Amino acid sequence: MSERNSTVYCRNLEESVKIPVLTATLETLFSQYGTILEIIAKKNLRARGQAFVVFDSPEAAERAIKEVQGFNLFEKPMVLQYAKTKSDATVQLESSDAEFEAHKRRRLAEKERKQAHRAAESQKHLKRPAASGPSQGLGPDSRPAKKTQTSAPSAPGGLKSTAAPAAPQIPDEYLPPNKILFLQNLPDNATSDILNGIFGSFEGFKEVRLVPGRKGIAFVEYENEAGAISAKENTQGMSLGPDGSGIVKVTYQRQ
DNA sequence: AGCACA
Repeated sequence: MSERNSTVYCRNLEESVKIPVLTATLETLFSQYGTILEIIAKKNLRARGQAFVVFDSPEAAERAIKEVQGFNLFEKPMVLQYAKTKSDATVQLESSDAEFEAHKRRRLAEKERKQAHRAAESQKHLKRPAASGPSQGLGPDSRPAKKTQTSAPSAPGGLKSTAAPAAPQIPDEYLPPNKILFLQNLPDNATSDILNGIFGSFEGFKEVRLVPGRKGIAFVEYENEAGAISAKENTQGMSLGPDGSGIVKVTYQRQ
């Protein structure tokens, strides 16, 4: 059972209804139970048939759930619950700007973690493991490709390949957390002293390792994953160069 | 079933 929350999570919504129509309908339906801050509904595969109705108070959400539960909307009975987590709009309403920013950072980090998890899961199903060379390979900034391929492509030159096609490598951004961070795009002035100063203040710090002969990259190891996660969250996109230059890319080490 | 917020 989810906890009381100002946001009502709606599911079992008719998926063929266009998003603007759906949100407008939910708005009229739910506005009798309190002030609505916003309604979030999306149409992608994972999110369709669901919506988040953000009220200005948990009491309003509670009334809405009680009264509207099972209501037939577009011929389908709605299933209502409290949302699992607070909506951004709720935190923005109830907390300071700083807390709001922190909330978003945490939420985005968590979102990234889930994406990484999904990416790793779908990798597993393509049983051939990705070739893991010594290089970290600067991955593209795109999402990992969905595997929509149903038939194996024939090998060129009429050669019958017995091997499955190589699984696409997960982009850096989606690598699952581990205790070692991989830093890229370090400016030349980022000496090991500076890096120790920055990364050394997070829980469980062990060491920074520069790579001889490789400019711009380094590894930072922590005692455990939690330390690495918190360091990453707090240093992601940090600028180490003069006036905002040298935006450091922080990802988990490819394992 | 599915928990998002470009």
